[in-house]
Amino acid sequence: MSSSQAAGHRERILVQVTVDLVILTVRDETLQVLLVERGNEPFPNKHALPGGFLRPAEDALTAARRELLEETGLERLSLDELRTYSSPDRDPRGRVISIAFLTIAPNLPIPVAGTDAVGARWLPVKVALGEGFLAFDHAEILRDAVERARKMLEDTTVAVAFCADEFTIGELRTVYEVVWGDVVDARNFNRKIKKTDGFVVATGEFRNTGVGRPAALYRAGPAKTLYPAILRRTMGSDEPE
Amino acid sequence: MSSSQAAGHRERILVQVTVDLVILTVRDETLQVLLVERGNEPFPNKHALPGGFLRPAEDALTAARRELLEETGLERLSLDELRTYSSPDRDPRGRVISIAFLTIAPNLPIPVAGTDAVGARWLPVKVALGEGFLAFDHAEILRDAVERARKMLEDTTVAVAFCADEFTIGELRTVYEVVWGDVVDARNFNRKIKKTDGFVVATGEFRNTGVGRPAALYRAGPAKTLYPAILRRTMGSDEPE
DNA sequence: ACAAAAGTGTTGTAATTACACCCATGT
DNA sequence: ACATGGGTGTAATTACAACACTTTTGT
Repeated sequence: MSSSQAAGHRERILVQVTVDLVILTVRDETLQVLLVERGNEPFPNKHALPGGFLRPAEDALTAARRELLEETGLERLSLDELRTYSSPDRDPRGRVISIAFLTIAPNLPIPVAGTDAVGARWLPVKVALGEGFLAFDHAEILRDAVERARKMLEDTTVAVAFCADEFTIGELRTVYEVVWGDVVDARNFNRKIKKTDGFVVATGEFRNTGVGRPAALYRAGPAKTLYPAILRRTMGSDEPE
Repeated sequence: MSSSQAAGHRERILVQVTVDLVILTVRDETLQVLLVERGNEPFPNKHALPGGFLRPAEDALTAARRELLEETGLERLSLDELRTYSSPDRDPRGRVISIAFLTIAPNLPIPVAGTDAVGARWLPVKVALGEGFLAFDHAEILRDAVERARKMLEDTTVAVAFCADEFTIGELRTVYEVVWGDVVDARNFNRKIKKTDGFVVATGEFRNTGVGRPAALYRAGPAKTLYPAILRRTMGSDEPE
């Protein structure tokens, strides 16, 4: 409401509001995104980000949490607001603005039984960003989400959210490599992670990967931000691995 | 729209959409924000962020640019989307969600003649954040905006947007000190700025401040991001100077 | 023995800090 | 002369990249 009410009643418009979720994970050394296949108009047979309408009593974050639960069966996953997409013609059925959220998920077996996500599937981001693959402006949203995720790896500990409950430093490094689309020196990475207070905590266990020396297992530590940050060298790098 | 349409038509709601602008500047060594005084219900006699309703053909950024022009008479100022505030009870008149933007402005003489901003005035952020001073959830928006501005000073060159067309390194340093609420070593700051490629370009002119050695004048350079970043040491610092 | 992955040591370089010191101006 | 703000020099510290080298497993 604020000011400028003078502009006139007739200028005010009513819009519908959706939340859209970009749920990213790393599977098969690839950055993947959870997508649903559309049956109805508009954009039948195209894929779309999971999402839905805001309900009367909800704020956007609450709606996003509900959708996430419906789609993945998981609570407690991070939800970061990306931004709001409000182009007047982004939805052919009328004025609909969408508040987009980013969720980082571990490598889950999706679809999860007992959720809405029967039609949901993981697809590589590279595929999803193919020309004309996604409905609405979801390609733009996905691009923004990936960019945000890359940035977040630099100065937060979200990378652990891509991993299972227990993980090795090597798996964590793979996350960085896949999301950044760039190789990271394993030796320096190792030290860096362990030196950063509260990033990971050792379980004392080891995992035998089948080949090579067994790796120590870790859990996510209490730290949420990284200081100093882990900066990628190639700032211009595009295209995840 | 996306998926989950199954949830049912009756759950969909129509909302009004506003954009709200957090326009920050540094005046009198203080971080200040442009506010309008409300006449109408709700919240008469409280202050509010400038803003207004989204119009039919506009996306949020376009509406924000229009409002900014109306309020300050200035184009070409930066506009960063902060986030969208969507609490169901944030506006007593009904369901209104607001997309908030952050603008960094030089020390302007406001109100500008020929704009809507007759009732607009600069007020210190510290005052604006006083208990019960701002209408709606604008205190929360302002807090988020200040936090964003602080972060942006660390890894972008936006600090120059606080300065007039020509400025001294000392003035630029004052921006950092005021926004961060912390002192910055003038000697190291000097070098850092000049070493960072494209941050500032010397005009060759000097300004006689009345006391002390005249300072070289600079203009904003082409660089938008800072690498390496300028990190504040006291991460926990609150309350701008 | 060898490949493979985990992990340690070490060296050179870049960046930051803290502070001594000089410069140019007004009073 | 001296206060004031602008600016340079420099040494100690920290962080990082690169890479040689060791460890522990499976085949």
